[in-house]
Amino acid sequence: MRLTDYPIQNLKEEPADAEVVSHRLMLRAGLIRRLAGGLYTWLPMGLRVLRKVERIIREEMDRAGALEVSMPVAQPGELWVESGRWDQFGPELLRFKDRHDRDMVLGPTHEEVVTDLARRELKSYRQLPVNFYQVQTKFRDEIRPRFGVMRAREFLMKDAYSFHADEASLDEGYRKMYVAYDRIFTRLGLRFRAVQADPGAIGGTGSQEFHVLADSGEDAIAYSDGSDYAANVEMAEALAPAAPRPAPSQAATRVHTPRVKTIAELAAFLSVPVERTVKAFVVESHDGAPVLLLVRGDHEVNLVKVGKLAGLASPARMATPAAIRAAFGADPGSLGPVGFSGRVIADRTVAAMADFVTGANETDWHLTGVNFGRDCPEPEVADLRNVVAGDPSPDGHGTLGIARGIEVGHIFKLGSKYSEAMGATVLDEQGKSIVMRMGCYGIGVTRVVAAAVEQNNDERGIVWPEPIAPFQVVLVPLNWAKSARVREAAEALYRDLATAGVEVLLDDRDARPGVKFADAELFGIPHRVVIAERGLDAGKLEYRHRRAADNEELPLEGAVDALRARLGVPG
RNA sequence: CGGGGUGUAGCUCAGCCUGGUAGAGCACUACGUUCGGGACGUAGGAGUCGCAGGUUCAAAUCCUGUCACCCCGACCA
Repeated sequence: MRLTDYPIQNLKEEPADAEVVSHRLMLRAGLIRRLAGGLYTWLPMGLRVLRKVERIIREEMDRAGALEVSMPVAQPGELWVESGRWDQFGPELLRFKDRHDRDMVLGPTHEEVVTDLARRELKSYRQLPVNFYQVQTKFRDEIRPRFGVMRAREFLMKDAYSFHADEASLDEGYRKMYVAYDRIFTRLGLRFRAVQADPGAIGGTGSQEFHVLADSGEDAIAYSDGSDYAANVEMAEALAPAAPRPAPSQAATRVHTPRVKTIAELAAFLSVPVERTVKAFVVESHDGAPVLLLVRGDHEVNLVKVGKLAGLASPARMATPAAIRAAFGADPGSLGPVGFSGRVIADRTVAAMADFVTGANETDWHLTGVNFGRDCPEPEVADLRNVVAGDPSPDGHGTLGIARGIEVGHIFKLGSKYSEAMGATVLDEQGKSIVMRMGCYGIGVTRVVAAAVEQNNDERGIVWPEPIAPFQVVLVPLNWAKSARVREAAEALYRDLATAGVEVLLDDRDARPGVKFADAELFGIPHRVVIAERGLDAGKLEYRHRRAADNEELPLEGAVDALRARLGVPG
């Protein structure tokens, strides 16, 4: 492509309302434009990237034996009533009525449609297993679409659904998808990690997320340095400390702590390490009664874990300040287990603490030297907290580190949730009707593009991984307008590279060198060739990889072959 | 949904408090100079000041309503 044929302007100035680097760079480089909140147009340069991602995904899905289909975006509401999700799904599900006043939805996902397809088409165990996939537009009416195409309302998703006669076949289908995903993200040139995940509301028996590693990622991932254990922090188990609880050595003492708000302030005020403090949270049980949760001052409560505890509201609900005052007679900030008669659950770490500091259940007062079994009853013990770096790995091998990631893929064993509700059955060898097992497997295709930028950029712009760069090579002729020699050399190289099947972008604008260099770097094209009179005199071109700091000389003679040899070589 | 903020040229913003001819930089058009890291000069095109009411001789500016967008929202328990 010639840049003079490309009408899209890139932006020198930062768009005012773009928060994250990928959004800013995608706008600046002219990959996307916003239509309305969470709705984006993909411009030619951006679409080239998107199509490359799609192609790699399709190739690997096909290789794994999945069958591509295309299901409608608009779906009848009655299918959602049948699966039970008409009521379960919140306002994220965009609903509307057609001209006959029938309920319709814009599909946020396609379990209902594909299960309907399966129950009509699949009648025998001999047709199984099968995996249907599509690359298709999804609509989710997010409360707060953010970060450009990272969390848009309309987005492109690869979704796949497998159907099986039994659990063993589901396991096998799931494993195949794991392998396919591993290949996909490897081929995309991204640094990623597969992690154990919370199956959450979708239910089922197993689930793993694929995260692109980036410091700006919204999710935290715990991984072991001594094994291949990796899990979303929501899921990673915090083991009980190895050392037993020490014997009490201090008497419980009331301390006035006025204007002390944070745990850090409390520790400083009392001159104790934060590891000696215990903070208290109040959640609601099934019947709305307050339940006191205790975690160490420097730890964070994990509400996903809390929501799974027996007897507690699920998902977890924090008690209101009014309810807290009624139950404890103190404001949040001065709560503790001493004198509280309700249910108390301590984190495993807290259960092994002695002589700790905690709230006195009187506003602006704390207690020091508190011990379980002496000052208050022994609490229930559970894993309540997020793991932190340095915790032992739950599989017993190594210690955990924490990384940040962007979730770009998720694979689930669904089991029979949808097939049961919608009556998707086949006949087995005995001619008996059995409910099919299902798996589902998603990749956020548009999000992959944003995540790739988020992971690969520098102060000058995007640094595309080679497999998904919009162009492989950019030609930067200097003094294009005046120098016939430069034009001829650039045109020849452009033609020869294109003939050789290289995706090449020619900057044939009458622009100053600085402008061309800056744009080439903003666009993030991996390989750059400068054509200038200076070098032509010596029969040379200048080559530079986007990740490299310095130029290399490239003989004009045989330049096409020399360049082709470099394509695909990581920088 | 609650709280905060912003809507003025394609983009980034000033002007609003204190009402009186709608501005700057970038981008765009033409011409000239310039040409290896986001040039410069001259001339130009481009905005119903989000929208609707109201106050006023006069509204981008004050008032009311409305829409859109952005940010924050229970780790201080």
